[in-house]
Amino acid sequence: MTAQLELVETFAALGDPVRQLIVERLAEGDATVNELAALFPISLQAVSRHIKVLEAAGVVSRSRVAQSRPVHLEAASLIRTADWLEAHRLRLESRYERLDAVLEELKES
Amino acid sequence: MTAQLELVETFAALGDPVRQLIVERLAEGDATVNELAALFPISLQAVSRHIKVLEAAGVVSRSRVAQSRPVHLEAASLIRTADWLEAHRLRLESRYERLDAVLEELKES
DNA sequence: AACTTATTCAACCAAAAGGTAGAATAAGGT
DNA sequence: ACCTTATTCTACCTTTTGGTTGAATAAGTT
Repeated sequence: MTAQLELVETFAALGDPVRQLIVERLAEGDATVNELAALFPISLQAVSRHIKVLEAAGVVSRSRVAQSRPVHLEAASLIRTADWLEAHRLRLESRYERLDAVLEELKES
Repeated sequence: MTAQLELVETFAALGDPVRQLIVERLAEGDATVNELAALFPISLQAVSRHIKVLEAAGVVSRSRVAQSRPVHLEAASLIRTADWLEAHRLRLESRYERLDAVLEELKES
């Protein structure tokens, strides 16, 4: 999967209220599917699928501990995503600084 | 619209390949619907709707210049979104620092 | 081996998303 | 007034998404 595609997938993964709350919970620490499902008024299976979406996007990873499959939030994906936003914000703002400079010059002349 | 909802909407808005490319283009400067539509192999109407989604999420804003409705990327929404990611990354990592500290203590004893 | 716990798979359904094309609206130019 | 340009609205269609339930799998306990 290319970096660009993964980024789109990451945004899409975070663009669902249930998944966004799952991520917020996981920022506090790893959790099992059961624990996460307890937070929502939907079935365990539905939550399991949400986690699958997050995993496919690289937002979370999973391991095995006895019967459980603890879900772990991946900092790297958060960083990559924030970096993309930051890069575009900077490009946008530097453009405006240039524009401001031009306007300033015009004012002076 | 609450901040939380807007954030979900923003992620969802960026979670589409066409819209993500629109944002990348807009980081270079404002553009009209026509100009943006020229970048994609889909109809003008489809692009117009993508822009509407971005606008509803607060990612872009629009003005009027003659018949055109130039689309402008909103830095504030990029910042809010990046901030959310950053905050959760930090919470996640500070947790691991604490864990590392605990492991370090155990090693010493 | 049988039972319990944790999670996933599969089939199904309704709603939402993303595309199309044609008609309508808005603003400028002749 | 009329014509052109830019954009949006509407109706429609297909695919994807998010939910459900019941059955299956995986691992641990008795």
